[in-house]
Amino acid sequence: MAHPARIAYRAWTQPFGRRSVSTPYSFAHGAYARDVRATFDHLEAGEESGSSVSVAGRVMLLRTQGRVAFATMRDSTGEVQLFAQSAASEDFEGFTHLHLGDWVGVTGEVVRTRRGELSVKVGSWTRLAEARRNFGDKWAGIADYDVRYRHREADLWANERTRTSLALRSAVLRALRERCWAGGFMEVETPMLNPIATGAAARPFVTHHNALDSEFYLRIAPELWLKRLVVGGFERVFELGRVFRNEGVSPRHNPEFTSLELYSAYWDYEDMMAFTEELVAGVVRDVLGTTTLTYQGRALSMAPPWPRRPMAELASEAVGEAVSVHTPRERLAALLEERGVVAPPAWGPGRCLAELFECAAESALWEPVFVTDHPVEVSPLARRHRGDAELTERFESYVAGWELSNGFSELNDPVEQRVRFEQQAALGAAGDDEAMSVDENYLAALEWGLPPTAGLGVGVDRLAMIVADESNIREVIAFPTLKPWRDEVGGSEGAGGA
RNA sequence: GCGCCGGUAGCUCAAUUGGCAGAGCAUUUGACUCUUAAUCAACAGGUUCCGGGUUCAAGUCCCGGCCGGCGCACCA
Repeated sequence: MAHPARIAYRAWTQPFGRRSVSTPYSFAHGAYARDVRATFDHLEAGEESGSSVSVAGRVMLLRTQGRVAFATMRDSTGEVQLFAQSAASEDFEGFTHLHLGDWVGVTGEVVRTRRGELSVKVGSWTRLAEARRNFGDKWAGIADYDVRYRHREADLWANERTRTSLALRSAVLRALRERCWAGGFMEVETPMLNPIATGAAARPFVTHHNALDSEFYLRIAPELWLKRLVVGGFERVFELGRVFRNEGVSPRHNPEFTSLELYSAYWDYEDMMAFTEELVAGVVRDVLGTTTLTYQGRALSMAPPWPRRPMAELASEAVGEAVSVHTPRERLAALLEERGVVAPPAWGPGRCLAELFECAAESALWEPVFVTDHPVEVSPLARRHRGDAELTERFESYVAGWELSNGFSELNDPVEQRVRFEQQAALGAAGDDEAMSVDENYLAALEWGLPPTAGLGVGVDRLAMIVADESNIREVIAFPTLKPWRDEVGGSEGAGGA
């Protein structure tokens, strides 16, 4: 496409006829379109209410017909028609020269036209801002993904679907917070700038602080900080915020994404699973009014309880023979190889089992399910399973074929945590750039005593995708990460851009 | 990072085998006193993403680059 900043460049350079350029500093806004519609819904066609309102919004459509004109105005609540007449409206001529996309403030009587459309009859009006770029085709909107994602402000006006999806995301955030608060969790904030990247298996972004002359990593998870707050006595905490992972971009992955992490002292993973299914299903119900929905054309019920299925059990069903973390590594590796995956020597049976689950069983999961009891090898922060020392008390919820949440009984033994960290560090030394390093400050915290605690992480963007029935994560992120055009990059000379 | 597909007027999209680059909407102008994507008429609007190449002739074919969508890989 052409450079996205050039949208409507031609229109911008065209003369603007007899339009004034001065606009007011404020407007005495009195009513929203939705309220006007609700309050005056009773008016009959041709009836005048005798009541005056002041509305403001954007001109979406304009129909002039001789000495009358009709505009469709939209504000944040909906649309209402503006009805101007040469005999009764101030500066009628100017009104007919409004552009689609201009912001206007209008004061006038609420009437219903002879043809039955509820309208504000324009008495006085002001152009609050002019649109010097157009908002795309008034029927087709803006279709170009590049423009839609880079100029979401235009996309929001042009495309109803965008407004709906981003508003649903906002409703999800609100419902999550309210349910966390209702559950007795306090919202906290922990550092995004971290001296080491830890709490998850992921590659970090690196940055530099000038005054401290230190390297920092953008956080890949707030997990360890939050557990330190539990050590400190905040028994139930949550953080809803951005994390950053320097990895591939896909329809389900944005480099920065929003996670909800929460921790409750005295809970184990069974307690947390119960909380999770109620939280997620409750949010869906809060936002959509039901837990029975359609995702990408397929029925999806979010209603709890969700089945609990051990990972080994699901893997066994998928491969057609009994496998577990105790199955000889050679056998697991052979099963992986049948599926086109070559297990590196560093993978023990636990990692092999997890990979086998992922390539054989994961994508077939549709309705919500808790996959439980992950191998210790792939769960360095989770507490050992009380029934099998090679497993952990961990769960991941899967919905629509991908992971939505992850949680576990937290490992709170500082001695064992050090061993786990050291195993991770060894993997890192062997070339695994997603392995964790030893976090001495976190180990010190555990030495002060972390009570039995369960933790949870939820992929909020993915939850929003399900609620909004979107298949691409970018549709629920206002400004998704995109590759910058060359002339947007700071410090470059901008040659060769567009 | 790899593969496939795409980028044409401000927007949405056409353009046959390589043969004069078009339409609708928007903008500008005119007509019209109840429209609903109003309608009718007229004018104007182009670096066909960028840079090379082949050809009498390139939006179209070839090479390189930029950006995006989808798939794979990685991951949540």
